Amino acid sequence: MSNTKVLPLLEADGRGVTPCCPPLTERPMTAEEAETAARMFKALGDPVRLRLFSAVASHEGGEACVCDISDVGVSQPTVSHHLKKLKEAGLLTSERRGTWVYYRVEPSVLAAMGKLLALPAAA
Amino acid sequence: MSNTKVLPLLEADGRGVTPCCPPLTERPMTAEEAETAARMFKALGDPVRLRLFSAVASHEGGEACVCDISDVGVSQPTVSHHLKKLKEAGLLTSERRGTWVYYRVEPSVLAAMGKLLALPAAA
DNA sequence: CGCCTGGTTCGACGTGTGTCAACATAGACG
DNA sequence: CGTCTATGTTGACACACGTCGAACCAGGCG
Repeated sequence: MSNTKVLPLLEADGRGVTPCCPPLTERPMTAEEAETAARMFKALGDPVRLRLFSAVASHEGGEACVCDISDVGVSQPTVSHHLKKLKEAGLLTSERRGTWVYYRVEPSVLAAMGKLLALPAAA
Repeated sequence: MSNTKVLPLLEADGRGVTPCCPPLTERPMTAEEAETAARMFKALGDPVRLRLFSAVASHEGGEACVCDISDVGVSQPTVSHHLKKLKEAGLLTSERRGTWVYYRVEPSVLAAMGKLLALPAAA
């Protein structure tokens, strides 16, 4: 099944990240840019998703089994639901290895979001 | 009235920003940290709010009159509603000067969110 | 093959959220 | 003081979203 369709939030080609939009402070975002960027923010706008994302991102090797991170206070189907949302937002990728499913962060997305919030002076 | 209660997202004391939480990649966030940080992300998780925020942030002097930024495709009450949300999230502050109301970004919040997304290697 | 464990999908339900029209408030200006 | 412009507030409504239990797929193992 591949990856449920990952949004074209940004072009991640290894190291050189091409962000979807300029920094928020550079100029007013267009409607299209805002639509794109808001998807990422919205994906992280839920406490459970944020914990799941952080758990994956901070896990050794940048990846984690669902069984390792599903202790966030909600039922297991809900965990799966949120992981799917994060995957659809392009923040995570999943891979099945035998019995377990591993989730991995997309580092380029983190970098792009960081640039979005970069201060002009602190750049 | 004053500022509708600004959330204690972080302690902004001029230059030294004390972020609410460690970088997402450092360790799994606690439920409390996630709750706090998710509020900020959620506030930016709407395209209209993101455009409004970007319009204010990119405006000269870091502040903008409502009349300057209310051209985002929704009705005026909706604009006011979103600006209120951004204010409640601690991302904007408002000030009435005569006839017009000016909104201003809270730069420390931007910095804190940037740190939240900072990559450990790219730090 | 049958079953058990790990994970996802489905269906349903309650709450939250974005939106607008209508009304209310704050200054400016005559 | 009355009125006009600029914003904010209220009430209502439709839709999206988070959550769960139950049913369903995928591998491993006896």
